[in-house]
Amino acid sequence: MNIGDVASATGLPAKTIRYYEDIDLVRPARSENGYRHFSDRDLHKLAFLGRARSLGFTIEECRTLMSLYDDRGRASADVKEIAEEHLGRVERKIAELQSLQSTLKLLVTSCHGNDRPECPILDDLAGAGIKAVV
Amino acid sequence: MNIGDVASATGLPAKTIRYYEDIDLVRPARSENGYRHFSDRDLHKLAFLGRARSLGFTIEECRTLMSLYDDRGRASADVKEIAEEHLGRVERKIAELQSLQSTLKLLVTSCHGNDRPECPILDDLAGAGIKAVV
DNA sequence: TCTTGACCTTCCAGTCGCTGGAAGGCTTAA
DNA sequence: TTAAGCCTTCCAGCGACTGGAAGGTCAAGA
Repeated sequence: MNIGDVASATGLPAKTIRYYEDIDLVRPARSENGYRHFSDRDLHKLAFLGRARSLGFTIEECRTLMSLYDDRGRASADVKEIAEEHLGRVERKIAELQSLQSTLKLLVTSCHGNDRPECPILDDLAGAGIKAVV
Repeated sequence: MNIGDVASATGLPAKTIRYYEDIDLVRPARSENGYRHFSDRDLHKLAFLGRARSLGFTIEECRTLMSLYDDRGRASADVKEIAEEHLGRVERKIAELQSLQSTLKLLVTSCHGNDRPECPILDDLAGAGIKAVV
């Protein structure tokens, strides 16, 4: 398969696939004309990567997950640890965004949003702290 | 005030303040020795920026918000629109992360996390779709 | 046979918002 | 005088791509 076929089979952009080769996540063979030639195994790896990335794992985590996948002697605990760490990251990010959300909601609802200049949003931004230099 | 004073007054790293000058968000004067000299107005602007950034507004939104702040003839509707757009972004991101969170939770709880190789997390990643090339 | 268009290649630059580090100048106090 | 602690500029890197330019290859149709 050429890169275009792999792209449509996996849903990954060709650019991304080339990038993954660049950073050694896949190592497709080359045809005589210089085109990349992807085996079923390559295809499978790319699909794995696509799924892992879509779940938000970093590239380095994907690399580790793939090597665990290839390792018959792996301990599932190692996989689980990576996933738990990632889950923790996601949850912390959600909490952070929810706090932002509530602040923004307050600001948005407090602003009349008309053609007058008075604006509690700007007041909030402008009123923020400047620590005295002691 | 020199950059170090402004940094400790606003909580922004000196590097960040220089960067903000680079992209024309502030225009501090220069002392004879070449050091940046910040007025109270500069300080105020930087505090405004710091607060806006901490609420997650992009740099370009901050730029717009600052120019609205400076504009006596502004309509609060313009400010509100920016904030609402940002709030929408935050809410979409939260939804996205929550969906990730629930998938990850399922995967994590389904994995025994012991020293055996069987792992539903890897199974999920590996089982993901490869579209047939028709 | 020629041409067209759809592939493919590499390489470089840009995204966003900083951040780190090197190399060097200035200021202040001991 | 010297040392510490400021300040300056400039360049490179982060993560994970993405866009675009310039050019090679291939298959189908006129």
